[in-house]
Amino acid sequence: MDFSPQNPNYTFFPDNLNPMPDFQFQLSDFLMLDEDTYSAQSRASPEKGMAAATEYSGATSKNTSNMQKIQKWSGEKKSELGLRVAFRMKSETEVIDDGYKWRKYGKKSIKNSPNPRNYYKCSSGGCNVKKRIERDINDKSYVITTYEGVHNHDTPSMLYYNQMPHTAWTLQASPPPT
DNA sequence: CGCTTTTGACCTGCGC
DNA sequence: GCGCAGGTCAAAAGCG
Repeated sequence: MDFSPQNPNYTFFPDNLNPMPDFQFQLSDFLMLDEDTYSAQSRASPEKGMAAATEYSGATSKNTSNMQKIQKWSGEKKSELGLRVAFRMKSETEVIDDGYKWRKYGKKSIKNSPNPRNYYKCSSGGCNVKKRIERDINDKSYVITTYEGVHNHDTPSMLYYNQMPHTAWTLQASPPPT
């Protein structure tokens, strides 16, 4: 599968597997790992964005400033919850069916944004992966989804899971502590 | 009846 | 120490 930011027409689900024909789930333009550290890089250069992703997961950055930001952002929670990944994607609805079952546990209005941010936890027992969803401040047709942690169980719908970029980021994620 | 959503309160970290 | 902003909790309501 061609999962790369260089492919602007990358579609989350192949046409014949798209579970929601009305819902064209497209990875819009980048994978961002940190709002102020990496999204700008990703916008400017997808390659740098992916390099940043690698740096983030591997913690191999030699840039002190970035490392501090990484530590500030992920901090101790990295070992606790694992990788944090954010996507910005074009979507009519904020409810993204990514194959997992999510339970909403909070909603918060964010300063400098007219759009509330919604907080979800994976409702599977023992799995405390979180995600937060908010609309793009500048373009309301886009939704920003942030995943935090790595699921300790299979997707309820493995058929779709195998087609999803999850495989790309779980490969980079630190394995859960044994 | 059990699970999910809603929503205000509470907690925590950070900057001043 | 105080205030603000973001994140989480938990009781009540809603829903299938």
